[in-house]
Amino acid sequence: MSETTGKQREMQQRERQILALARPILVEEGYQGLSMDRLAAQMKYAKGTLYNHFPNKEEIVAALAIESLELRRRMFERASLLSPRSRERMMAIGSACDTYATECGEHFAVEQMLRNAVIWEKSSQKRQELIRHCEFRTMGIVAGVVRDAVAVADLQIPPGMSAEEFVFGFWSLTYGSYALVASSPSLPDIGVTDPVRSIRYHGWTLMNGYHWQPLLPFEAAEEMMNTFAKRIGAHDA
Amino acid sequence: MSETTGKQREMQQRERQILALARPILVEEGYQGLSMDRLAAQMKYAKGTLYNHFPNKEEIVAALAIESLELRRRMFERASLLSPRSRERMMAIGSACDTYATECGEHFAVEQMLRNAVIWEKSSQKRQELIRHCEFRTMGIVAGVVRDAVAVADLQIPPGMSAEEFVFGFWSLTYGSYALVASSPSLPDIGVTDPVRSIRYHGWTLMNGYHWQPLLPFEAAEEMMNTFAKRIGAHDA
DNA sequence: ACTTTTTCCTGACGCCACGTCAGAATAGAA
DNA sequence: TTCTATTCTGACGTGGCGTCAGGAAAAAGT
Repeated sequence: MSETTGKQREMQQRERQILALARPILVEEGYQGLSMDRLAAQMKYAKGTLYNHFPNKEEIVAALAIESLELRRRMFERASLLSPRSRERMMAIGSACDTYATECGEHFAVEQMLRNAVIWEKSSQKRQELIRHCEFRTMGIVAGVVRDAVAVADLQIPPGMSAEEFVFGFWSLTYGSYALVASSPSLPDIGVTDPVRSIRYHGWTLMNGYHWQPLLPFEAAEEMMNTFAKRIGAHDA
Repeated sequence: MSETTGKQREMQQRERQILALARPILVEEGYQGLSMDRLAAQMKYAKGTLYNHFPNKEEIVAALAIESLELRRRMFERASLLSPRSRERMMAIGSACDTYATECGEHFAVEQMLRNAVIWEKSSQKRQELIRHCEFRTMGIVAGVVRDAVAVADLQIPPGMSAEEFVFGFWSLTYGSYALVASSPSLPDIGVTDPVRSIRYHGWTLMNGYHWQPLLPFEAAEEMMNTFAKRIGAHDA
């Protein structure tokens, strides 16, 4: 068949196995909880073999983060196609964020780890490049929706502000919310009991602030986002 | 004079010294860069003495985070008193966020570390309590501004939403922005060149979305925030 | 002033994790 | 079957965390 004989395939398969084993450990016990010795023991290989695939622990995290970022990008892409109206497309992307952070918490968590400067700096140039490219493409999807909205006059963005800077606002809002939810165990004590609904309401209000057409009542928007969420799902490799 | 004789004072002073030495290391070289041996060497004490003050490394981070959270709370408090109009008070708090994240980056960074679950869980019950309390008070300041705004009819918040959930939106927006700025080295590549101005614009727009009175043009708002920022400064213990 | 007790300081030690590397084992070519 | 190239292995070096028995210093007692 293929000339990627024995060893080659075995290598690829093992790489997948390493990542598949590492992710749950990383999510459940954090960066410090993932030990190379333990990981090697859990597969049936020696530690040195692990280091044939990844030059250090950080690279494993980076590889996992790339998988996660790719998943998110695909979810954004699908979401952005769920409606012809620009505001609804943006809402669908919002739903994708909900779903990603809520149902793919293990991906969101790994993504977060790479925001640690030490881990980022120790990962290889090549993977850093891949990550930047993926983020760039993801931003491109959302900025595309914004530009389309401007083109059909559903939306005006202030002079001097790029579509990307416009997106940055929504990005900050959703990212900030889910980062706080994930890391602030005392949110309910503080008085925030239903953060997801809050986030949706604030996102909806921000759109209103920009007069993104067509305006529609929040209840209708919420219903619509639930529908989007169902159609997005989270199910794929 | 006091009955807090020799040892007592020496203890307190040493505790301050530990924290003062640890902060720059922590900020510049991250959590992993801070080593107890090194810290002990840098003071003229043995490692064991360090462990008389803090039972583990995490507690040092927690102690530093408390200092930082307290600084932020004081900045919020001062900011909230800079104007009689509710919308301007909220903007002043926004300015405080700017200043805190920009000029007190070392505090923001330490605060971030405590959002790591592993570090949080290893820190003592007592310090966790202190941190929760401080966050609670900080939220109280902002929620108070919101409630005052509602009381004088500058603002209506949607039925069923608490003042705290309302604040959560602005909190997410600003926190998300500065977290992204601090951790996404590729923001300029992606197309976000002046994040601070972006954040201000989005915050201003979100307020508009809620019809927070009195409406005023963005240029005026921006000028006002610059003035607030100067009056807030960052200078104190 | 001198002993006793308590409190505090010290640094060597045990343990564990990362990443390396010389040598063993294995696959493939001749 | 023999030889070469590649891959695998796990003991080792390094370094960091947290402990603890023993020594030093302060406080209390006489």
